[in-house]
Amino acid sequence: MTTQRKSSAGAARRSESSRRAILTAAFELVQEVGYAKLSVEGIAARAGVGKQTIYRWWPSKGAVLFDAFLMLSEGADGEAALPDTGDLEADLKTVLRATVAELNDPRYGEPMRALSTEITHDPELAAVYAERLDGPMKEIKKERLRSAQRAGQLAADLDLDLAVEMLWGPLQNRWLQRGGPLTPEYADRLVETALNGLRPRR
Amino acid sequence: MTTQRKSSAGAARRSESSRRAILTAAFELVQEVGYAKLSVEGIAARAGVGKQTIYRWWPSKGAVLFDAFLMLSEGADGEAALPDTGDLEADLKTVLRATVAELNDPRYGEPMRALSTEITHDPELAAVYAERLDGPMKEIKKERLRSAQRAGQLAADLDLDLAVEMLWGPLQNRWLQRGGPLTPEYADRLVETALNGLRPRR
Amino acid sequence: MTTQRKSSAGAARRSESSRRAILTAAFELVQEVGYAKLSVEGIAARAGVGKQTIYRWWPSKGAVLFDAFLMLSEGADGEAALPDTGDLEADLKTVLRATVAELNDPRYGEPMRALSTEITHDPELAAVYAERLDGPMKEIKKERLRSAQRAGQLAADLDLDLAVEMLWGPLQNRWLQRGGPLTPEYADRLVETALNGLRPRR
Amino acid sequence: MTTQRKSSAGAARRSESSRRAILTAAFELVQEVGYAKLSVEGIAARAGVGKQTIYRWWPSKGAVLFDAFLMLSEGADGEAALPDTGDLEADLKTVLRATVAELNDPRYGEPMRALSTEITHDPELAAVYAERLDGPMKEIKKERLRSAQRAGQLAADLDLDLAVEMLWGPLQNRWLQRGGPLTPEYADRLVETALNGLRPRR
DNA sequence: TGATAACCGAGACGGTACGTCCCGTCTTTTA
DNA sequence: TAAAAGACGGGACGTACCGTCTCGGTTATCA
Repeated sequence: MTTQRKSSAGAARRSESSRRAILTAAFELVQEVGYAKLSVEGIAARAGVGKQTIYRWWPSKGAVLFDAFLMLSEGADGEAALPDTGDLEADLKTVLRATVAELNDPRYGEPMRALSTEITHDPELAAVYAERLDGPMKEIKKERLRSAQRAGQLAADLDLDLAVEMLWGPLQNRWLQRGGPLTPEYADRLVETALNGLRPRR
Repeated sequence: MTTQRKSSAGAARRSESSRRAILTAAFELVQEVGYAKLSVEGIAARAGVGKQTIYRWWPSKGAVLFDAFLMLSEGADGEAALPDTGDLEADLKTVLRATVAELNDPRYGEPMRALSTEITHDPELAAVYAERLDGPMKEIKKERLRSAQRAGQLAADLDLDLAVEMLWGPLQNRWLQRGGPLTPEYADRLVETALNGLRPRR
Repeated sequence: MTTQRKSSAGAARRSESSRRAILTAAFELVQEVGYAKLSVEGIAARAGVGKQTIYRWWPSKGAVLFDAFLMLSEGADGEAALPDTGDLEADLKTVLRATVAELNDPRYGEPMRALSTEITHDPELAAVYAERLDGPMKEIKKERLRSAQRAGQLAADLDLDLAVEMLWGPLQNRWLQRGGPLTPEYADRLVETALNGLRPRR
Repeated sequence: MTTQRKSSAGAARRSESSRRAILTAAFELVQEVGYAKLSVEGIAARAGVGKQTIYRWWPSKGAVLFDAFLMLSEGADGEAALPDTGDLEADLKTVLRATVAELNDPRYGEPMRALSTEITHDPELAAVYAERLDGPMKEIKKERLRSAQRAGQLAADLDLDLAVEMLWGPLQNRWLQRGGPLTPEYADRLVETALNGLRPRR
């Protein structure tokens, strides 16, 4: 998203302080006023920045929001990995419970819903999202599953992408559609049922 | 959503023709111009109606869109049921393939994304959606699963709500987040994996 | 303005109480909210009357306002006459001072400005006004001047219409254009100057 | 009315071309559709301008109209003076006949009525009018009378403000109230009667 | 060590849409 | 059949933002 500036002759460079101010303002504003009332005008005012400075570097308010997430996630990642105690079921429950907590946290919930909406309606943004944010995250999840697969705890021919979607998809979906309460217990049952399948065992 | 009019004295009654024109216009417009450019002004113009007639009866454009879906679904339901040949896996694949086809159909895709977005950002609308649209649909799905459960094809202690979410959630999610292609094959694999679980079978 | 109803058989007759309520409401409202914000909707609401009842009997809100004035003036006239003590100058000063007081009275000022505006922009209303309200008033004024003319206090060939306009016109104009303070002293000087003329006497 | 822009740092400046387009459009529109149907929306459309550009610089459509008059008058004035042949009566008749012609001219009549109405209902506008348009005009008239006064053709103690109002007030009033035909002969008789007074001469 | 060119804040601009008010017409129900 | 109630198609209101476009003012190389 963020264009890389050439360091060619005679060029004044992009202001890093303005960039951070804009991303911070966007993230805070979407929490406060909600996605529908988020405006470029408002972001600029809050950041103490001219509107043109936003339009110069981002194509849409969705892109700004996206970069705001990217800034946050870059602060936190760095070779992160899911817990691997050897007990797949327990580990997955731990992680899904954490996801539930995060989605229920109002500080992250509203911005994430906003980003989600932008992705739904902007294929280009969706592609960047898949590459920069969702992709790395999914890889981390798949890595844990791969480890379990090697240990014979998962079917040898299991499609790991599908597996990840079966574990996190219902969660994400219930959250977006407000289809019911998101509780730790729900996370637990989801893990159990996904691992064992819907059919009777034996 | 639609308020029931009392037939008290001296009351001019709601115009049914305007109501239908508005809902039809909203549904058509969201297909043509997309969710972001859908406007109350546009709906009113297309329907040949004053803006006030919309604001008089609906609190938001999301509510209009919702009622448009309701109108369609009411035309189509009437004790609908999922196929029940006795072969659960085959029946589920049939149904999920149909869902995939519907989501990929541009005539329904865009309006559904729009509705989905409105639900994400409007808890009130979400509640009505759960009650009037999603609820009845889910009941139909659960009915088919219940039949299988009675036949011993599903675990006796299976939570049918969770089962439905595990079957349709990943689909819905991949569609909303554009997380990958929605194909009939994907539907098939989803059904198989959900039924058998992620673990190795024996 | 007010249509005369036939008292023919089988016809529900015009409601006198509604008529009075409308006129009263119009007069009060124009005082309270001013001419610009006076609306048929508001008059109907205040009078507890359907809008149609207004449109049935009056062609415009100006006509309503006009009838409101008519109602007031009809309560007050009945062969009124200007004072005639034999001292023309003193009598005119008395009358013009009264006019000044009336124009400065906020209870009558705003409605009169409103009526004035309607007349300015509606020739039809202007004609009715000339016939029903201004005409009779002017006749009364001219009657006093005629008496003075007979007594040799006014030029024998004086055009009395013009004379009335020279006495009241500057007053009215200063009031409408807010061209200066409307004081009793101003009225006095106006009378003196009009009677004696601008030229040096002798 | 027109705000003087400070030339401080970082200020985008007012567009002179938009300003002229707006004033021209307002003046033309009020002629064509009349005062009652003059709308900010219409002015903006005719001028090819956003509505906000009007609301940014003028508080009301009356203020726009006023500035339109100001623009015209500023094009035409520049030390204008009334004719002074030494014959006061003749000069005044010439000028009042010109006033009559102007008021009867539909190109100026309708806009002037509109401005007049706005002034009647907006004290603030009235003050600006008195200072910027009516004041200078009145001064020119008073100058001619002052000259006559020095020549002994007007009473030495005559209040020139009052004199101007006595000459032009009845004209203005008859025009606004449509109290009768505005003819050159009327202007003549008004001048004669005002100069000589209503009383018998000697 | 300027010059010079891009970036920056500010905010005016032509527009679109908002949600509200009121217009004048109409339909329904009651008295 | 007049009157209350009020919904209707429509036009305009004044406001919020859109994305574009000047304006000075301020850096930060390069010639």
